[in-house]
Parts: sequence; C-alpha cells; structure tokens
Amino acid sequence: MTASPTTCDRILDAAERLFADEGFHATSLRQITQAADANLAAVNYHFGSKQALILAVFRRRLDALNKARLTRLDAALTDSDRPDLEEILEAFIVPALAFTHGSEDAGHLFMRILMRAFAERDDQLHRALSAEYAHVMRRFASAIAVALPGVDEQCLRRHLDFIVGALTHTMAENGSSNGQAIANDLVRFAAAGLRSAVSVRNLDGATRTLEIHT
Amino acid sequence: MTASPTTCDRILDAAERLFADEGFHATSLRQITQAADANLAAVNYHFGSKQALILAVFRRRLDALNKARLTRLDAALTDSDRPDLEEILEAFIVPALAFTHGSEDAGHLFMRILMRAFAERDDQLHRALSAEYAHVMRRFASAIAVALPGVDEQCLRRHLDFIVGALTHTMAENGSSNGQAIANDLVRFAAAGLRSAVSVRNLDGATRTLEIHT
DNA sequence: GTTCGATTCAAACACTTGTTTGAATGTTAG
DNA sequence: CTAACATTCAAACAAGTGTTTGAATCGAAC
Repeated sequence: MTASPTTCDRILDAAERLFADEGFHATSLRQITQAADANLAAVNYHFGSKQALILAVFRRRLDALNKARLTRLDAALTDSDRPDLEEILEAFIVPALAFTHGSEDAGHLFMRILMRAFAERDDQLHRALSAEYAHVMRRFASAIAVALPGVDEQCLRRHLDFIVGALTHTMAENGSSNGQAIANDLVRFAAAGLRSAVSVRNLDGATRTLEIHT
Repeated sequence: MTASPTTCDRILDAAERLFADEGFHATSLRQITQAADANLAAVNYHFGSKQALILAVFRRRLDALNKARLTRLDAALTDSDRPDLEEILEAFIVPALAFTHGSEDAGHLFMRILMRAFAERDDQLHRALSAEYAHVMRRFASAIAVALPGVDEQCLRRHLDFIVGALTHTMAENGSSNGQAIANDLVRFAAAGLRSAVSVRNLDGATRTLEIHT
C-alpha cells in the first residue's frame, strides 16, 4: 500500500479542486480543511496564510508543466539543426494536455486555476508566477524566431499570447475529453497563423489595416 | 451639461471597474456603493441582490458588443454572394477592440470581466450568458462554414474556441494600447489557422496525430 | 399645502471570513 | 522513561459579508 498522503498534500489536493470549482476568494479555509479532513488551523500552520497556500497550489503543478515543456523543447531543438515549427509548438501544447490526461482530472482542474490566475489582477500572484513563466515564454519565443526567420518580434509576442489564450481557454472549457484531437488542431492552427505573419510581410512588406470605429 | 448619471448607472460603473480589478467575490457591496457615492442599501433596492448586479453589469456591455458583431456580420454577408473569411473574422474581433477604444477603458475592463466569467464556474452566470452568447457563436460558425466549405463541424467549433480564448486573453492582458495592430494580427492569424484545417483535410484526408504521454 | 410613490439613509441583523491562541496529542531521540 | 519537538485540535478573536428594516427625504400630481 502506498504511504497515506500527508496533511500538506491532502490540503493541496482539496484546495486545488475547490479553487478550480469556486475561485480563490470564494473558497474558504473551512471548506478546504473539511474536504482535506484536516483541522482549520492546519493551513496557517503548514503554509502561513491563505495567500501562501494559493501560491503553493500553483507552484506544484506549474513547475512540473514548464519543466516538461522545456525538456521537450530541448529535445526538439537538438533533433536537427533547423528546428521544426510544429515540433516547437507541440513542446508547448502537448505537455499541457498530457497533464489533463494524467492523474484523474488534476490537469483539467489546474487549467481552470491557471485561467483564473490570468484573470485575477492579484499583483502578488501575478508577479510571483510571471517570474518563471516569462522565462519559459522567452525560450519558446527565441526558438520560434529561429524556426521562422523574418518574423517581427512584437508580432511574435502577440501570437504567443494568442496561443496561450487559446490553450487555456479550451482546456478550461472542454474537460479532459478529446485532448489529442484538440492538440492536433491547435498545433496546426497556431503553425498556420504564425507562418501567415512572415509570408504577408515578405510578399508586400505591409499588413492590411482595419478601421476601428470608436 | 449632460444629465448627471443616475444612481443605477453610477453603481454599474463602479461595479464594473471593481469587478475587473478585484473579482466578483472579492469586491464588497460597501466598496461599490462607496465608489458610486451611493448608500449601501441602494444595490439591493435597485438590483435585488449582488448576484443580480453581476448579471446586470454583464448584460449592459455584452448586449452592445454582440449586437455590434451581428450587425457587422450581416453587412459582410450581404456585401457579396460568397462571404470573405477575413470580413467575418473582423466582424467578430474588431467590435471587441472598438469597445476597448471607447469610453475611457471601459472595454478593457469589460474584457477582464468577461475572462473572469469564463473562469468562474458559477453555473447561474454561465447559463445566463451562454444563452445569448451561444446564439452569436452559432451565427458566426455557420457563416464561416459557408465561406470555408469542407471544414469539419467539430473542428470549426474548436477553432472558434481558440479565437475566443486568444481574443479575451490578449484583450485582458494588454491594456487598450495597440488595439488596431492586435486586431490585424489576430484576424490574419485566425484566418490562416482556419484555412489550414480545410487544406490539410483536402490534401491527404487525415490529420497528423501526436502521441500524448500520460 | 397635501398626498403618494419612489428613492435614500443610518442602523442593525445574522453569518462567515482569516487568523491566533494555548492546551492536547503524537512522534522521535537520548 | 523522559525530554524535546512537531503536529493536531477546539475555541475564540476581530473584522467584514450580504441583506433587511423602518424612518427620513425628495419630487411631482392633485
């Protein structure tokens, strides 16, 4: 039999599920500790505060996710001299979906939490997360810049935002079903979108402009 | 001089800003009424409850946004017999950005709120919104299906999710700056992504599959 | 001026929140 | 065994929550 999970882990699991279902502020420590079969004071004892618990829930999964992404990115880059755009995008997208198919629907829950974190304007959380998240995004940005020479830097950053938005939104919306089909779609969708940026610029040197009514 | 805004409007404005900054549950009625220079009981008097206020904040902007989208979509469809994909996408994307450039940063705030609504698992809010939102999405889906014959229906629905995710994420993240450039990028990005779906199917009849490690 | 409906107001309601405390318990080392 | 430490527990804390209430105030219509 596996060692029974510690109080810390039970609290993290319960908090993850409740945060995903109800939101950070809407979830009370009493709900969490009751679901975790722990005493109310356990949260403040083990983590210090509710805010620190939120960060802990985050780090546990995000560290693993970003590490898997970077490992796969490195593998794609050393595979050949000229990196393949699709392989780079798979390195970013597939681990997120592998997550979803992992232990129960932990990944699915975490994607909902990740989306909340983007929505939350909580500066403390925002800063703490972007510290390591920015590093990962920069690695992928430069990898794509190599695979797709001639793409505007600012444009590339925007497109990465598109991909992050599309990924988190669909992951949060659709459950853990059809992960593979979604990954296929998103990789192709994103690759085509990225390639369109350089081809347009190479053909006529300027993008079409739209009028925006104000 | 313009007629001074009613208490209802002041409450809606204050609530919109605070909901975007702090979240639904994190903002108290006391914060809202104080910012709106109204009495605490005014919210329950005019709207009935906090939950009803949240819905009211939503409807005020979402109605206008979706109406603008559909108007522009109709214009694009009657323009010519065979609708242009880019025009359809502009009908969906540009009004959201025109919003952003409208009164102050009201649109920017509302996009953050919209993102929260997707993240929130509040079933009541979810159901109330998807009622009219689903209708708009269906209109756009069938318009794209005409402009892009041969695209798989399920695949199209997923791609619309990608676009919604990309739009809300970037709108929420970047402020009201560079709205036009973002709209240009997203329209081109989305169009290329959508076209890639039909071309792949038409060329070899099957999509590439990725292994997902679990 | 008076009456009537709509609106505002201050005060209180019952309840939940995150956090702290100090004693009780379990666990490990000397 | 005992001493020291880590962990759990029930209880209380002050502060904040959404909502309700009943009186006060306003603005027209008669």
